[in-house]
Amino acid sequence: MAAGLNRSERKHKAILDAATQVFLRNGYLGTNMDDIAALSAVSKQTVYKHFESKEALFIEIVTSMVSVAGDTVHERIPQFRGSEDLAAYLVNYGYQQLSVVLTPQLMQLRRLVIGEVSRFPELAEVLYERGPKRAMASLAATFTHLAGQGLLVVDDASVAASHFNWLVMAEPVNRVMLLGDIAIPKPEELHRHAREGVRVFLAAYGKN
Amino acid sequence: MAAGLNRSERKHKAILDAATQVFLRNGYLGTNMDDIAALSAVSKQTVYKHFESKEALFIEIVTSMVSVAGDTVHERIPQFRGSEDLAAYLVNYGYQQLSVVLTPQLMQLRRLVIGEVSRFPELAEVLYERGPKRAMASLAATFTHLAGQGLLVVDDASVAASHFNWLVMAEPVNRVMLLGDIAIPKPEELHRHAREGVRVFLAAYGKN
DNA sequence: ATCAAACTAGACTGTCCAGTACTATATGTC
DNA sequence: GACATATAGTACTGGACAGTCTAGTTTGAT
Repeated sequence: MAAGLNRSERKHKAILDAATQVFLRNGYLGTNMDDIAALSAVSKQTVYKHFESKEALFIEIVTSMVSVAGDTVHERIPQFRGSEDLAAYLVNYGYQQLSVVLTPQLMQLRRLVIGEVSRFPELAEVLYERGPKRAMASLAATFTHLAGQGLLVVDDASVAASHFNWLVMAEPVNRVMLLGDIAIPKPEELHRHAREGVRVFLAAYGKN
Repeated sequence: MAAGLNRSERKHKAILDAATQVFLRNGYLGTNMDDIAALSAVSKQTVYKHFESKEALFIEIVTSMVSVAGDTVHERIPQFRGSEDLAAYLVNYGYQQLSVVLTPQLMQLRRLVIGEVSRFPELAEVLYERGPKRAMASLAATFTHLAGQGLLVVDDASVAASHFNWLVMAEPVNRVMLLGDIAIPKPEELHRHAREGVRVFLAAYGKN
């Protein structure tokens, strides 16, 4: 039996995978449970055996995706080596975050959650906490550390973190949110964009 | 007859107003035409006399709101007076934009359009064009002008415009998008936020 | 006053869909 | 091999909803 999963576990996973696809493609109201059953090659009964309701399934999927994405972003945070050029380090930092977030899946997840703010405010809150808020908290910690080493001049580390985060993320994220996946920039463009953001950031927060 | 409108025109407007409310509250799929008819105190037949379909009504409403909002933002652009302090001028610029965009209606409109990117990509495109893109074009023109007077040091005016725009707009807009209207900052907070953004902007683009 | 166009009220069609019921088959554990 | 549980397949219930139809009323221009 593949990957040590028994039948029930395989079905469970198949349903989650199918539902993820369908919800992302069609939205919450635009999705119907028959499609999910069909795509997961499972009977509708089985779907309801594994998940209490459409709503419960939706919440579970979105919560899980948001957490996984937040962890991925967090894992990509590069470690600063004293020998390294600070600007290059920050450019790389920004680039890593951009390249995780600017994927069709995560952009669509963000659209989905934003479109359902009224119906599922908890989900939007979770996305905010595990997304931008968490990213900015890490940044603030990094900046505090760098300021301690005299490499940055930072008054309020959270404000500096917000400035860095949005200088780098805001433009591409907001453009892609509205214009769709074709607007996802190529890696070179992302690098250039990160460099420009870092230049501005360092003009305000760099030493001297 | 009030405001020079005959019956037909009054009904037309009543339907638009009601539909705006209902679509903003419930989303596209979550809205039904009976609710719109009831709220506009009009028979369902009349709704279909004035608008071809739910889809057509939706498109008309969103397009119109987006245009009006874009014009409002544009009208709020302050004129720079040579005598004035540049920082104060830019803070005011940013604050004006923030205070137009950060309203429950416009935030909900943005959520609605983003949630419907797959179904109505044209609407999202229109929002992008008449929203951030137009705002940034105005900013770029302003910066080119200011650079011509030696008040700013700007290499690429569009890049500078993007930096200014997102330094000021990104943090509150993205937070409110996810956390809802209760997260709309008070005017003093918006001012403070604009000041901080302008400080960073001028560190990078101010002269000397 | 006349008349066409706009409107009301409510029934109706056709379709979609969340969730359930039922019967038969497959799986895995003892 | 026996037995509980999971699953398939498919039909069904009940409600929602876009859009139409019909018959009678109101409005406003001539």
